Amino acid sequence: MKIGELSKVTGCSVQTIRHYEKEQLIASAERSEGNFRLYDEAAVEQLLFIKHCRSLDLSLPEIRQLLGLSRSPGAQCGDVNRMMDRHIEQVEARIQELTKLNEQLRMLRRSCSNRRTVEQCGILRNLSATPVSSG
Amino acid sequence: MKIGELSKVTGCSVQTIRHYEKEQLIASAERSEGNFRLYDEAAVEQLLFIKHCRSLDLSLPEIRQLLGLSRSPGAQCGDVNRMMDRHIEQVEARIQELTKLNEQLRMLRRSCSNRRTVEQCGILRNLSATPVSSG
DNA sequence: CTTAAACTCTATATTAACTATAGAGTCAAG
DNA sequence: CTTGACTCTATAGTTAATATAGAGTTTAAG
Repeated sequence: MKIGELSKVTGCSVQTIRHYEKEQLIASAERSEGNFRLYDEAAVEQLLFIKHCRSLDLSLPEIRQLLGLSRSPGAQCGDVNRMMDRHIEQVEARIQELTKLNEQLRMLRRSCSNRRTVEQCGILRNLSATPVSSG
Repeated sequence: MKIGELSKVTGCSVQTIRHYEKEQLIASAERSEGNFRLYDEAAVEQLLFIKHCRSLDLSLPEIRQLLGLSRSPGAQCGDVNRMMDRHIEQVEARIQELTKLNEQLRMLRRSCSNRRTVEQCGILRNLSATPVSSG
């Protein structure tokens, strides 16, 4: 199948597939006489794997590593676990950050009601002051 | 004061200050005879304002808009409020996304304990399967 | 056979908000 | 007058795509 069909089947855009090839997440495809990329079912599988990983916000280098591990079948999967743990930590740290941020934003938002002029706007006034402390 | 001192006082890097100038968040600085940027206290204030906004994840265009509003003192601050509301919505949406993601990652992580070979790794197996549904 | 549409190719630019670098110029102290 | 610290501009890199230009290929219809 050519790249357009692979794109349709997997839901990855054509450019994205070429991008993954350049980034060595998928092997360089065979080419037709006219230099078109040709793919088989295995390519579909691998692209879906990548897509699934991306939906979990794994980075391309992380995915590259996972693909490498999955190709060395004798290896212990401790590496896979460590990567997942690290990734989970990052996600949770980001959630914490955003939660705190959200509180600050809501506090700031409460400092102004609509019917004022900008001169009296509590939001702008607060933004000019020292950043909100966490205490 | 020159850019290095402004950097120290505000905690913004020198490059970031120049970047903000190029992006028109701060006015083009006066120049010394030797073409060095020169700043006063007002620049410190403005940079701290910007820094505070950035710590709340406001984008540079959003900040530019806020700065514009704060310079037209007669205006109503409904615009400021609308921007804040929109921004809060975005942050909350992102928190939701990440929370869901986190659940999926933890579920995936539980599917493998350390002492297996990659062939039996539940994580890799699950990543190869259809993406986790939300139901 | 020819033409047009649809597809593909490579290479490059764009996105956000910086960060880092190269290569040159300025300035103060010793 | 030289050294070192600082500054200048311009450019490239970061992430993971997305968009574009300009060219070539394939397929279907006339």
